[in-house]
Amino acid sequence: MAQAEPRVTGVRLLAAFFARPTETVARELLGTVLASRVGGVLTAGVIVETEAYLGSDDPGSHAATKGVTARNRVMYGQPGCAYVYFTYGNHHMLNLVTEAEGTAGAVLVRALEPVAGLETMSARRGGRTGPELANGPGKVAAALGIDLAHNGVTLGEDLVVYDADRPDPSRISTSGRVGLGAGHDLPLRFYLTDNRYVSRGRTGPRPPRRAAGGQTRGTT
DNA sequence: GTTCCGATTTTCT
DNA sequence: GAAAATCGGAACA
Repeated sequence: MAQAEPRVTGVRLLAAFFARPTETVARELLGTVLASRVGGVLTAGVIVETEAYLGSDDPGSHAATKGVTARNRVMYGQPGCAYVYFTYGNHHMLNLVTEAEGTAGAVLVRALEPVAGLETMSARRGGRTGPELANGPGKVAAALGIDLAHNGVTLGEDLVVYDADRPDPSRISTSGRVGLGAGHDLPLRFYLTDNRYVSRGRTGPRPPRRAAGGQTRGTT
């Protein structure tokens, strides 16, 4: 394993990189280094897992049904911006906006292999270490200190993606996406095949919950 | 080892 | 009022 230390420097990937088809960007982001500088502390990791979210053709996308709303507006905006949103009451998701301005598209960063600022990441993750620092989309945002304040920011300052040696294409796997109510069959998830920092998106297939029972939850 | 369930906030109808 | 691109803890085998 002659793995050189990944450097948190180098060519910054900006709008020109992101202004391309979302699936292409999602695939090519694997192996690059995502760095944040929140609170003056550098934290960074190699992107090992992504998912592509398209526009109107994609039932799993926030841009699928409605067109532009206050929430998904950023997805239609400038490529190379961050699209951050909050879900399930606890978790932020970090996406990178793709496609030309006016076209919806974004890549969800699902997992990182931490390479810098591990102590800070661990503190933000409640003392956890190793793969548990960032092997899931909610964890990535937490480890990097990302929150809604970063929604719409342009990459290149507090948040930067550095180019790196691209992994061999044979080490990239594709699968259906994880956790969606719809559109999970589309092969829009990309990950490094043998990387232990990839989230498996739960341990097994998650069949839809009881189709109907009659006993809805007893909230008041 | 696996599987199930609740938490808790934002956004949208 | 309901759903959501999730996580972590508890229960069971």
